[in-house]
Amino acid sequence: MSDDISAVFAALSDPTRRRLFERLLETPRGHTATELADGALVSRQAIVKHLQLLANAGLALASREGREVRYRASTGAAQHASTWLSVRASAWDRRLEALEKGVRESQSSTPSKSRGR
Amino acid sequence: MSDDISAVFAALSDPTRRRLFERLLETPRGHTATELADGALVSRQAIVKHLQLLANAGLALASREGREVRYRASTGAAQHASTWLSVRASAWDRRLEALEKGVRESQSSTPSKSRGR
DNA sequence: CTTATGTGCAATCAGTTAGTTGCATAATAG
DNA sequence: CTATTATGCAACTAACTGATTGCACATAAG
Repeated sequence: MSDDISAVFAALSDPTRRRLFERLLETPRGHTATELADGALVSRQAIVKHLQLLANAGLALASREGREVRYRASTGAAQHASTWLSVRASAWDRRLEALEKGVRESQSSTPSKSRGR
Repeated sequence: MSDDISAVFAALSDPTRRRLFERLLETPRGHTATELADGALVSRQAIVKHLQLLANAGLALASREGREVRYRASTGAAQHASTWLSVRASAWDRRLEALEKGVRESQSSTPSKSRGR
């Protein structure tokens, strides 16, 4: 799918899902939905849906072991999203710096009309 | 607001909103909703809502200038989200490395009982 | 003043989403 | 084989979301 960054952000926009993702990050071995549902506030079925959504977004991997299904974290998608964000944030910051520099220059050479509002 | 990272991820999970955010990043001067709505596929009102949502998530800032309202990008929230992601991704990667190291050690020094149960 | 333009507010609507419950199926333990 | 336990599937509901439209209000331009 071309636009899977949407899925990553959508997956992480839900606190329950973020919490699940963080729990998966704790153990390389992973967890089953039943395990995760144990002390949780929502039903196992809800957890399963969340895990599937995480897997779909590339934030988790499911693998069957006997009659269990273990979900493990997967960080490629997270790295990707992180980069997406930081690239843009830096671009903006560079742009602001360039602007400030320009303002400073025009202040020393062309002190005519300012009005940067 | 304690949990505004939800808002950031939610804001960026929509392609239209991501597009708007990127347009804001292009110009320090910012844009008005009417401007942004010009060549867009959706109505001005839809754009306004998106911009307000971005502003609410801390990804944009609105400021009134006469009868116009200009929206500019703001990257603090994006940086924050980016860090949230990369911190967790690295934690996971460190954990995997430690695991691999452990496996290697137990293979060479203690080939008896492994079983991390 | 009168007109044009940019914004704000509210109602409405279809589609999505988080969550539930009930039941069926598939491995495993006794 | 039988009982248990872990999943899977489906229907259903309430709330949220992205988008629309119509109209009111405010400010700038003629």
